Amino acid sequence: DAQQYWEKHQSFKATETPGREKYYCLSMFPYPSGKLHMGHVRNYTIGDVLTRYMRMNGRNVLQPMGWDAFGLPAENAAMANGVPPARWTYDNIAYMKRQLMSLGFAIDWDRELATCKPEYYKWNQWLFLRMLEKGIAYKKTGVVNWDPVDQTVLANEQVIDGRGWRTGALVERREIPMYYLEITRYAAELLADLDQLSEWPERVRAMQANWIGKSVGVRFAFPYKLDGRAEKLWVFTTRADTIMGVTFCAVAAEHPLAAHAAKNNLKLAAFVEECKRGTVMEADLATIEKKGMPTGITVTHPLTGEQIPVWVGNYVLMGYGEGAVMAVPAHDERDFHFARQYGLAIKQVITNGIEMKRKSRSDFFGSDYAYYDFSESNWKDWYADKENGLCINSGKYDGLTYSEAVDAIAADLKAKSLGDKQVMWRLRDWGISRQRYWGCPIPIIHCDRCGDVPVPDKDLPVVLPEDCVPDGTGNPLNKRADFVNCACPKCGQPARRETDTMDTFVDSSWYYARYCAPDNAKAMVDERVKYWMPVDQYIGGIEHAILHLLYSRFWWKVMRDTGLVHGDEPFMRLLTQGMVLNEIFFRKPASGRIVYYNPADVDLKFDVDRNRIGAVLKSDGLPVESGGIGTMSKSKNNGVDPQSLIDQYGADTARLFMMFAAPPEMTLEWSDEGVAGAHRFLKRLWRLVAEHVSAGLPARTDIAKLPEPLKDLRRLAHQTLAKVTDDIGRRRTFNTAIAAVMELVNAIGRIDDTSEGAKSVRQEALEFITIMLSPIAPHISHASWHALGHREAVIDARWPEPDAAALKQDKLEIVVQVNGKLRGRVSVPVQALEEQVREIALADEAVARHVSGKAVKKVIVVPGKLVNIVVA
RNA sequence: GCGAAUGUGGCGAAAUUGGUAGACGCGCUGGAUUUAGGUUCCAGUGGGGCAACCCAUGGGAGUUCGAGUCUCCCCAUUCGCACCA
Repeated sequence: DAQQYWEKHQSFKATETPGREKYYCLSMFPYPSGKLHMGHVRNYTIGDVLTRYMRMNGRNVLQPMGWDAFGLPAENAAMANGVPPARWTYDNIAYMKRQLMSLGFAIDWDRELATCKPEYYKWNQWLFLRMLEKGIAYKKTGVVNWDPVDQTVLANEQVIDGRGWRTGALVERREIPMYYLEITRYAAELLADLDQLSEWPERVRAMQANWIGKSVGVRFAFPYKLDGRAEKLWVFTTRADTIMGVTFCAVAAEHPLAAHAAKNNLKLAAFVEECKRGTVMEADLATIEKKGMPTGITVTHPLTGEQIPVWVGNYVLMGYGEGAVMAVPAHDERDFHFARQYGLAIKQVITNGIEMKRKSRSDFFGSDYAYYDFSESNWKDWYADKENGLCINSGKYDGLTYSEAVDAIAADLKAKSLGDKQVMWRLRDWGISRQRYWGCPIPIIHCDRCGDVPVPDKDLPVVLPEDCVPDGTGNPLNKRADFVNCACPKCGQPARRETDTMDTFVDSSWYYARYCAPDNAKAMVDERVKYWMPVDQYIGGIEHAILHLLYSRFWWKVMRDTGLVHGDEPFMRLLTQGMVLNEIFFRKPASGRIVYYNPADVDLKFDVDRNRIGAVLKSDGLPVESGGIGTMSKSKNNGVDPQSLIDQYGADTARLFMMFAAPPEMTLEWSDEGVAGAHRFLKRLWRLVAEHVSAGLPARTDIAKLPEPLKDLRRLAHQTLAKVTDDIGRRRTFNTAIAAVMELVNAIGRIDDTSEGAKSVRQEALEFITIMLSPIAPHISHASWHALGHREAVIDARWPEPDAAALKQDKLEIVVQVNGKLRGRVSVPVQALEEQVREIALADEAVARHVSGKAVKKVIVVPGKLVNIVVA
């Protein structure tokens, strides 16, 4: 069969062939979670369609596959089953590899890699050491979620409603030393090079640009005295024009000023502690109720000399900028609410009040907000339109526009050595230390005498022992004396090995390059990357639009600057597939944790009008609650196993249905209604081929002498070929390509003609169909191509080009509108002039009825499409 | 809260550059064949009138000869928010 043929002929083995145009098609590698889910099937089918299409178009293709094999779920499974994460991971890989193979993907399995293997992660460690040398990798403290009961660091995912998932204890924020990669060093380049990525979706580029978040503003200080010492409270603002309206400052709970003030203030100390509770998640911090407490400390306004009170605010983040902000309640919504809540002064310094043209939001904020307008569009206009607001109540700055005021104020601050203009990035350095076992060890040795010593290259890799079983109370590596105890590479004295491992995003930041040289034991990559990289087409879920893709771009640039690779960007073209979603069902017992039920185990209840009235569990008939629609995930137990689909209908149907269900970029709410339709279509096609072949292969026929219906069918075949080529090759809309092929199949079925001419036209159409379908449903196409009399395999056939002569038409149908409403259709010769089309349109009976008795004001003729007659 | 997207029949969707709204498929209804059917084939299928026509692309305004498509406001859903991957 087809898979045996590909295996025997090594059809998908990729070899570097200088001079032959390559096509590197990469799908994001899977995490070996256990079994494939629908998102995988979608992702890898898209990649496979493009790979096979490009191969048939003469490109030297590479489609590799590997495993993003380190990560948290393996540790969770270990805790649940007492099995080492390594065993669980390797078992999953074996199972999922079989599943992938059963789907018949055109993968070069000789290049398979797994990130948990020392021969792979050795190079994580190696490049980390190069980054240390360059100062890109460095150590500083970072904030983590701390479970006080289990005495362990929690991932954000393990924090549920501010509590540890296993212990239920309130999570605390804790500062610990970590290694960081200085991605901000590349911020400007990462932003600028987005311009090179014209083949990336606009939305991804927008998200990345916003994430990097360049803003030009002013960094300045409020001087103050603390225990007689002169200190400065630094802040950053993009709205320096409002500095004269500052009425208070707010600092994070972790800010030194807060800590100092709390020393002699029990209430404040308690508040600071309260602020430190809860998670480090930004989404949560952004939605919490804004709370604050005065520190009792005042600072001096750098320009007015006024005394400004300093508050501790639970909404100010230490990891952000300076960990302190200036507050201008009159011109910032959040500051406004805070000031209202705590009775702080509000001082208007910009004229963007009642004189603004846009509607006021006073009704929303209350009457005393009438002078302030903070609608989104207004805010944007404010930056764009100098006319929109001028400084007032601002002393010497009165009357200045935004940019004039910023310039003048920055200059004055600079003259006082209290500040200056500064470019600020929203992007933060990448903390890669994880206090977890199942990851790549960070190659550092801690020596009491020599400090933190990098592991010498010759001692790489630092191998992770594979037999630990985590128990949820911290990193088991700490208990492994054989791992921890070592000799200092510098002084030879006993020392301790670092037990933190790397963020798994490190592993996935360069695997695409390793596929080019997977067998090289001596180097991270070699000259083969020059042939294959950059990736021509990268395919993966939209959920990776920011982090993974940004980290990969950064890592690639570091590799470039280390002399390992060439080129600025790793991924030329990006296709972000939409998520596959499914409904979430659960029960929440009065006591205890939520239990999620798989949609396959739930029956939906409808009333007579087909309205949903509820859902019950199949096993007990009792109701379950709906948690809405969400990404298929293990934690929500709403995944659908594609294996049953494959078992029931076969790989081709699963692939075809997946591609037919929706365009690849669109979110897909899963439903397997309609799978049978895809299967039916393939069966019908197969029957059509069998019937055609059993009548014998056609003799040569003279195309010119074909009767009209056969000419039409032939034209449709070539039109379909042109459309499908465009849909797959350019638009990547596989659903419309399949629909077009279905139409052609239907058209063949309608021709009831046994002549040699009909056979000949049918033969050509069936050959087109087989080729057009072969990237999507390769198994049936493989068989069908042979049945149609070809000795070569369809995978080795060339993608045909439509015959321009066959596409020619002599008449066109034109739509006639009267006042923009459809009133008739007329047939016109292709070469008809505008004037003739107009005459024919007006002559149409239905059109005449609507035009008669009225004055024709205007006639719009869109060539080849429509005529619109405008009457009074 | 911030950033990005999406919203069209009973359902998945199509309409590619502002030009026929609903291609293709599912489901449903009726019929034929089979008469065991998770088979095959034919016809119908947005709503209202059942004819001429009218209404309809999340809601509301606007631009245009013409808007699903462009502009503004609003609503809902999904993704991301730095330790899930």
